[in-house]
Amino acid sequence: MSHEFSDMSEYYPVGIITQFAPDQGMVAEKAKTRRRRRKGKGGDNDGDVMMRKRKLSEEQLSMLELSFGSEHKLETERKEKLAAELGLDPRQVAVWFQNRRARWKTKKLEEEFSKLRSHHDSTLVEKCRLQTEVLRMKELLSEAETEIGRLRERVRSSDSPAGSSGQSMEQGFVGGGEFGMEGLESVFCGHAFQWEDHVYYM
Amino acid sequence: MSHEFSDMSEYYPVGIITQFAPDQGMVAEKAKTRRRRRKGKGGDNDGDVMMRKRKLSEEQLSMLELSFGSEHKLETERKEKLAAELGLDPRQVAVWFQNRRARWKTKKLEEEFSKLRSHHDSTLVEKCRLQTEVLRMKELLSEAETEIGRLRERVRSSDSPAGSSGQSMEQGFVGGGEFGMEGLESVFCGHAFQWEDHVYYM
DNA sequence: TATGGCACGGTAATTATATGA
DNA sequence: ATCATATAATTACCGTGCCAT
Repeated sequence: MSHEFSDMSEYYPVGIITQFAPDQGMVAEKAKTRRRRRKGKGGDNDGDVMMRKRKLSEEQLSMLELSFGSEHKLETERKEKLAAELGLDPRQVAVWFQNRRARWKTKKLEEEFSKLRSHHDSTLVEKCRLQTEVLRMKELLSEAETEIGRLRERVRSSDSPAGSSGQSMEQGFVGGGEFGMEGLESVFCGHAFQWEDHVYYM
Repeated sequence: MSHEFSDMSEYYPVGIITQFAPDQGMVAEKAKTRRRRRKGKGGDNDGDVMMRKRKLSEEQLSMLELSFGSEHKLETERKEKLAAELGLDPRQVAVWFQNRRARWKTKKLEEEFSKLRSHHDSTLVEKCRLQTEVLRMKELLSEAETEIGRLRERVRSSDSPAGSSGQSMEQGFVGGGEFGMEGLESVFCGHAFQWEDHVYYM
C-alpha cells in the first residue's frame, strides 16, 4: 500500500558539477558497488573517480575550531575571511559553524546533566542525613519532654500542695513537621547555574 | 580561483528544481524560491555531494516510524522487507534506522534531564524544609534544656538541701550534627531510574 | 583467522522556518 | 521587505568495533 505515485518527480538530484550519483539513479542493482575496500587499512584512496573530500583537513579544522572558540557566532566578514584563508566555500564555513553549534549544544547538555546528577546525588545524601537528624532530635525532644514532665510533677508535689504554675505539659512540643517555610528561594548553599530559562541552585 | 565573492547571494547551491514538497501541509506562506548557484570552480575542491532524493515520503516515514516503534534494532530480514515495501534501497533503511536511534537517544537524554531536574528541585525544597525543621527543633531542644535546668535547680534547692542527683545538665543534648549515618544506600523514598550505568534515586 | 553485517559516534550537507537589520 | 544568519530536523557517509559465520 504505497508508492504508486512514489515521487518519480525528483530523481536526479543535485548533480552539481560532474558527479552523478553512481548508484540510486537507476533502481535495483543497489549500491553494492560502494564500500568495498576494508582491510587494507592504510590509504583509503582507491581509484574511485568522484569521491569528493568528505572531511576537512587537520589544518582547516584547527583554524575553524580556533575561530569557533573565540566566538560561536559567525558574521559575514569572518566567514568570508575564514573561507578565503582555508580555501573553502563560504557556504561550507557557514555549515560547519551551524553543525558545530549543534554539537556544542549537545555536549553542553550532557555536561550539565552530569553536573546536575552529582549535585542531585549529594543533595539526596544530605537530605537523608537531615531526615535522620530530625528523627534523632524528635527522640531527644521527646525525652526532654518526658524529663520536663517528670520534673514538673516533682516540683508541683513538693513545692506547694496548692501549686499554680505548670499546667500539664508544654504547649505542644514536637508537633510534627509543619514549620511553614515552603518558599523555595531560600538560602540553599551557594552555587547556581542556568540552563535554558531555568536556574539550578546547589 | 574564481572567487569574486561580490555576490554571496547564491546560497543553496543545489539549484536544480527543488520540487516542492506540498505534502507537509503547513499553511506557511513560503515566499521562497531559491534559484541558481554558481561555483563552476574547479580549482581545488569540491563540494562533495552525490545525494539522492532527499526527503522520504510521508508514507515511507510513517511505515519506518511504525517499524521503529516496535523494535529499534533492525535485522536483515526486516530491513529487506521494509525496503521492498517502501521501494527504498535497503541501505537507506539501515541509515534511517541508525539516525533514528541517534535521535531517540538525544531525545531520551533531554527527557531524563528534565525528569532529573524536577526531582532535584523538589528534593532541594524538601532539604530546605528539613534544614528549617532542624533549626526549629534545635531551638525547641534548647528551650527544653533550659527548662530542665531550671526545674532541676528548683528541685535541687527545694527538695533536700543536700541533694545528690542531677549533676549540672544533661550529658550533651544538642550536640551538633554528627549523627553518623553517612551510608548513602539508605531508604530514600521510592522511585529510581537508570541512565547509562548510573541509578538515580528519587 | 578472515569476512561480511550492523550498531554507533562523528561529521557534512540539505531543507524548512524564524528572526534581525 | 529583502537578505543573511540561526536553529531544528533530516539524509547520508565514514571509520571503528563487535559479533557471528
